[in-house]
Amino acid sequence: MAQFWRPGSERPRATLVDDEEGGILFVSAPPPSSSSGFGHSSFDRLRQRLPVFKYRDAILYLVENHATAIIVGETGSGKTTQIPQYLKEAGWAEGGRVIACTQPRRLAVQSVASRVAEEMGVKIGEEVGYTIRFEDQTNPSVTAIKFLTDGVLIREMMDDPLLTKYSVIMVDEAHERSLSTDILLGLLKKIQRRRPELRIIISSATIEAKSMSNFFQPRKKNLDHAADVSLPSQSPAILSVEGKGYTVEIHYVEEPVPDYLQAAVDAVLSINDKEPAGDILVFLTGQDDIDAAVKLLRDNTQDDRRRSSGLLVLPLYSGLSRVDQDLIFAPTPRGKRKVVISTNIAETSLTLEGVVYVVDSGFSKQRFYNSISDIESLVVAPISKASARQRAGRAGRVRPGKCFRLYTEEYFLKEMPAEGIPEMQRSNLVSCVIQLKALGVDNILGFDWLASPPPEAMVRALEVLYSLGILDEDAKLTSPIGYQVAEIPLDPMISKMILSACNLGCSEEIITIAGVLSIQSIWVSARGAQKEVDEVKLRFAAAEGDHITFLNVYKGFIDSGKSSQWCYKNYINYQAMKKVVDVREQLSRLLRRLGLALKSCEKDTQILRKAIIAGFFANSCRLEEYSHNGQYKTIRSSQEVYIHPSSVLFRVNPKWVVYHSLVSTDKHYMRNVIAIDPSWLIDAAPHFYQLRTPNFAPH
DNA sequence: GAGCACTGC
Repeated sequence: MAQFWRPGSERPRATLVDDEEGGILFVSAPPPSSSSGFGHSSFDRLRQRLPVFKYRDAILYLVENHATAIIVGETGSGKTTQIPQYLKEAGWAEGGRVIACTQPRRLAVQSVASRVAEEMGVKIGEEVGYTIRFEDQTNPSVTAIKFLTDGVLIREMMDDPLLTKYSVIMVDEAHERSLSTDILLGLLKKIQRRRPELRIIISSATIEAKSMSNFFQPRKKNLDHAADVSLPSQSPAILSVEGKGYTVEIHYVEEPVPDYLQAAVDAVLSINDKEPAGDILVFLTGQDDIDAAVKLLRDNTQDDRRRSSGLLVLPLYSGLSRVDQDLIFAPTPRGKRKVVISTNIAETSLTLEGVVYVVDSGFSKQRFYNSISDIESLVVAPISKASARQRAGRAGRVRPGKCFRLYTEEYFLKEMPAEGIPEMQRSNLVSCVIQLKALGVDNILGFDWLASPPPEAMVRALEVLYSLGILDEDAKLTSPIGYQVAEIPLDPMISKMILSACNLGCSEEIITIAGVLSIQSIWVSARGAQKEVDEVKLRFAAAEGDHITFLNVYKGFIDSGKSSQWCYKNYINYQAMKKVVDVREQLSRLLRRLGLALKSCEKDTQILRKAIIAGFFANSCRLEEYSHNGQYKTIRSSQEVYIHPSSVLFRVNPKWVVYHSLVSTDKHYMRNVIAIDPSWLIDAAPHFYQLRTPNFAPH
């Protein structure tokens, strides 16, 4: 089981980049090379060791003189926490103006906000505050620096389209190219034309800042027009700054590996044999791979006590219960070496301290959307260079580390794509389209995209919104339905379902269902105890299907006094149920604001199913006449589909069903299914079925 | 009788 590792030549260090367009007289020295390393310095130590004043002056110079500044900084370069403070010191938050800083994730917003508040010696929620969904820690009269998720900032634009209260908007982690980040950047570019005094800072971890810069470069004729010297330069400035992460030595395999799972296991054993103490983080693709690798490593520990008895092997993925996830953060016992086998969750969302070795399989699961079949699927695909660097960086947080890549250096250099495909180009776009419409962007196809989504996906999204009655023939939001749907922060099909329920008189129940549908799963992932889970599920099962079953679970949870013990006994995810309660509260507040009544239909499940159909009529399926294996065909496109085994209607196989979503693995499985009467489809959407399926003949 | 990378409003 010999491993032939070859240290690579890559130096993942950023360097100073001058603006090729000219115009920047900037020569600030970045922090000293990190090989001298000073891990998690306190702010004071940082201030002592880094030429902070130069960094600060450079940032302020750029922000004074350029409408847009792009800051490329490695982990620990202080861009996230320092820049907002520099701006405040320089007076950008005076006169009631606010500095906004966005992050893609809620947890990051909270932790960055509290770090900055601590450094400034102020209480969170006053001068420094944050806003995320379900939680607003700001005080409008005193908050000067506000951290928020980019999704929340887009929502704020619905009340204040030009974001007038902000003087500077800093968009962090822009290299991740999430759906919201891309939408936000497109909208900010529009705002900037109306508000030349607004400053935008885009912060990114990768050097590929050129495309961002080109995006914010005004067209030639606008450039001539804006020759006014009192205005900042319209040409974006780029600044690159080094971080304080430790060097990570990169090793590659000599030959491509036939089986990355086995190769990862071998790599862990080899590190354990040859390398000094330090925890190991392994990146694999999903739950299956991870459970298999954990088992292989634990078996090995039993077979060969001498060799790997010091290994503490732990899986990590989002489906684990909170208790199991927290095991990862417990300190490693003396004499043990922790090995965490993880999905991409450890690449950005969770940070493990104490990791010195990273094993990178070179793959991850990625979502792709096929606009022709309207199906999203998860596919194991090669990661990008940017991801590979991010993964390697996880080994250099406490001291110099090593990253073992299970692919060749030649592959890395010549074949691996520099960046991943932006989410915008591999997603269903209904939510995105309706958000832009609500913000007055009428010509969606002509919108100034950072990366244009495929036109077919766009057309498909417009079709879906039209069929739901959210857009009219001119692709304008309908009143009141379209505007109301845009106000509800959920998938438009769910929002339409809620609005119909308000008319049908079952909104109390439907917002519970909406809450459950908008989270991943209310059941815990317990493969070892599958039989028990199924038995418990039967106690809640409703003949009408999964959505009604959710109501029974929710009732049980409320009757138990929202007890975590009750959840544990019933194999229900307590965190998920708490989130359902949060979503439900948000929705009931929103409906009241929209002047819509909350009303219960008591036990009338027919009314409930009609409300569901009002949103999901496009997802209707009919059981194949002579099917012995539960095969259905979708009415819209005759796609072959099956009821997912986790559904309460699995093997019940009612003749007509409507599903919430499809999951595509070896087959297309319908998740969350209800039994319906086909005549309800015609009542709910006569236009849709006449138009799209002329042969449709219910009986 | 089988599966769920990860966010977010």
